Amino acid sequence: MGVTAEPDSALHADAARPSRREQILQAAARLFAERGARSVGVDDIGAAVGVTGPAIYRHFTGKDAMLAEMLLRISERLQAGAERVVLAAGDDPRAQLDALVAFQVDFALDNPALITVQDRDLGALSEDDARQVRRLQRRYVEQWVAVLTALDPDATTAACRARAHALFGLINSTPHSAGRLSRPAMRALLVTMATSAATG
Amino acid sequence: MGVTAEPDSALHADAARPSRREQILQAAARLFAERGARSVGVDDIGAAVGVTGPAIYRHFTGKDAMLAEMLLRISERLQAGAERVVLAAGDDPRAQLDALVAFQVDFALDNPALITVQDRDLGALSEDDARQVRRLQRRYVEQWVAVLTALDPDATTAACRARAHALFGLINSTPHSAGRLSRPAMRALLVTMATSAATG
DNA sequence: CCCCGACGTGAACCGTGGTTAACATCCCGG
DNA sequence: CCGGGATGTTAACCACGGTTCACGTCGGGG
Repeated sequence: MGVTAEPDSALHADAARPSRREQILQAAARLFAERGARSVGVDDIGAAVGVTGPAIYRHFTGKDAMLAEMLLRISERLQAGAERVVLAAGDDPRAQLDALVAFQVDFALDNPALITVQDRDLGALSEDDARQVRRLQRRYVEQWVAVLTALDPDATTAACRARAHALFGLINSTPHSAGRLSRPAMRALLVTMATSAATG
Repeated sequence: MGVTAEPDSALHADAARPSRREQILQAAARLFAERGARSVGVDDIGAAVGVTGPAIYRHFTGKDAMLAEMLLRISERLQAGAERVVLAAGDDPRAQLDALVAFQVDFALDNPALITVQDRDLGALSEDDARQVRRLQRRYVEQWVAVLTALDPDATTAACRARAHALFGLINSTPHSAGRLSRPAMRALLVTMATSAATG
């Protein structure tokens, strides 16, 4: 399936007044996060934006196409963002780590729904789409691994990869402890814990 | 709809030769973890233990009853285990934390499938069963919160709860970084990182 | 020996939900 | 004013999968 090209509408994606297409994607993300993609009906998604179920098919080829586009966008944003902040951090591995941590924490706090969907519903994708998402995710992980390796040259690549996943788990715990803490407090807490965990 | 009483079969649960009922639960746990509860059919579960789909109904009242029993058992094991290890650790909060960390790490390494199912498929339970599971989970979390509060009396309860969830996320990342590291190495890595994250 | 309960099987039933079809509405460019 | 594309709606279609049914087998106790 893959994401349909759609050259023009994809560009002004998050404009001031989001297009109906974007409204749908956003509503779907929220619903998918709450109940799981397979438990959400197209009628539910439609109702969330004020239309009936079949209206969705004016904007997407099908339900799985929505999920695919959603996951591909997330993976792409994460991958590109990580590349950007690492470059901006200069040559110091410690500064690079701080940049990655801050980036991931902000992303998780800004998009708890996307975080939840990404690691729960990847299995609902077609093998083709899943492969593409995994490729992007792998590139994202490898950026963390590179930084962690620079910080601790004695550690094996496998160990650094496991550390990276552990840090993701820590930071992505946000959706589970929802709302109890103010955002700045939560941000500070996660940054501190992740940094401590990473630097031992 | 709650776990059926079943006084005799429940007792010799994990005997040397697991009963057909236990085989089914174990196979279901593995499949649920791989694909998500809603994506695995009763036929799949049956096939995994060498019978046809409807045979399941000789042992369970339905598919959701399996999931409910699975999640209730996990929550119960975690809650009871935490209570046990904290008591065994004596009065020192630091020793209590170490005990909780070791306990959770061992559980996650021993039962990656259960860990995955627990935090992904809770939403698939009936409201009644979900409430019961959440009650047990809350009691488990509160044990961590108590220890974390003892370690850092200035922190608010909300902050300690967020810290506990972050630590769960870190430790439960095991299923994501599957198998690349030997078990002892993975155990040491997770214990070190969790302890660092918890004690800043 | 025979009956009964435990355990399975294949076939059928049926609700749910994704998808398509056929038909309105609205708005804009010619 | 008219035609057509974008966007929706309702009703129908249809596959999938959980569940039930009617029937077999088998082993152990009266």
